[in-house]
Amino acid sequence: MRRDSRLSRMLHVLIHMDRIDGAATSDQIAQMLGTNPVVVRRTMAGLRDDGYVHSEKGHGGGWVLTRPLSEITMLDIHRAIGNPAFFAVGVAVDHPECLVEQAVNSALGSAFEAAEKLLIEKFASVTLADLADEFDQRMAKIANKPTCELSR
Amino acid sequence: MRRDSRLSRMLHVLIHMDRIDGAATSDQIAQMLGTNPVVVRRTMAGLRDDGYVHSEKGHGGGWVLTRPLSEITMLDIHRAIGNPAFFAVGVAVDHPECLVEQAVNSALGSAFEAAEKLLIEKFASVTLADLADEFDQRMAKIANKPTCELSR
DNA sequence: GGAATTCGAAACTTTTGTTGTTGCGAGATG
DNA sequence: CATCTCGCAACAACAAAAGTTTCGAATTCC
Ligand code: FES
Ligand code: FES
Repeated sequence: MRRDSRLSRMLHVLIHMDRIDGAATSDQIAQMLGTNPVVVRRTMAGLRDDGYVHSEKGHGGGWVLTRPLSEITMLDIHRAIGNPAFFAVGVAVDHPECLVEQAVNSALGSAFEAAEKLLIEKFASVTLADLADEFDQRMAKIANKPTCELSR
Repeated sequence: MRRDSRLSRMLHVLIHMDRIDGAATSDQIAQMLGTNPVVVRRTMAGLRDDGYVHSEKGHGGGWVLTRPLSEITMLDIHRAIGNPAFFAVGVAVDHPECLVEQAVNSALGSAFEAAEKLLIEKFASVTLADLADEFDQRMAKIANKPTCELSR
């Protein structure tokens, strides 16, 4: 099963956007992510609808953050891209008649529920500012600093 | 993303097999699961290779358990079907140069790692006998007992 | 006002992995 | 030998993310 990379991509972009003067075009962002501008717009649309970014058309247009990274959590972004399912494994039938299957579903369900709870707690507890700090620490540590042209 | 139902299906089947006299054919199992015998053989192949079941050809043949449910954990079955990925969400690039992306991967990675650890612990701690017990409790509780013809 | 940017959105195709299907071969049983 | 049953290979169907093409519309620059 293909892994959904939207959360990872959006987190990456938002932190870069915070360090960039002015707007970032979908084209620039697409190059950062190794994809194309249409995919960027599609995914960013959710963030716009939830008020984390704003987009402007025309010359000098593009995407800008509308609130500080410290006020955005990883969970916020997961929700903004549509709350995609965390798990690739699931039950065969949702509400089975078979009592064996009910018992199996119950065991699997409680395990996944606990894991999801953990994920959600973790995601809610980490702000993008935390990630930016983590980035700064990595930046300070190494001499050889790889950055693409887009992040100045 | 489509959910992988193999684990759920195999757990279901194994518990039924334990309550059935003699062998269960792929055809019978397929009817239990609402699928077809080829899919059953394909999935059961992993369990056979790992020694949880044995298959016999010809008249009266089919699948039989080769060890007690108390000696099989949910984790064993997950491994037997090929250790499919638990998560549907992942990072965009595995070993990125970009330090921002590294920071993002690190945060996502540690969250998923913790969740996976929890899942694995839970799965390792539940035997199929536990699930069978759970089934018995459900069975005892209700008057109206739905079972398909196949589970006798 | 016209050209160039840039987003918005619809309508595809591609990709990747599970699931479903068909067909044939090979043992086992009676 | 007829029938049952698994084993295996090859392929079609399906689902969801990702990629692509092609419009239109708003904005800015000249
Ligand atoms: S994409 Fe992160 S430095 Fe260029
Ligand atoms: S499939 Fe579980 S009772 Fe028939």
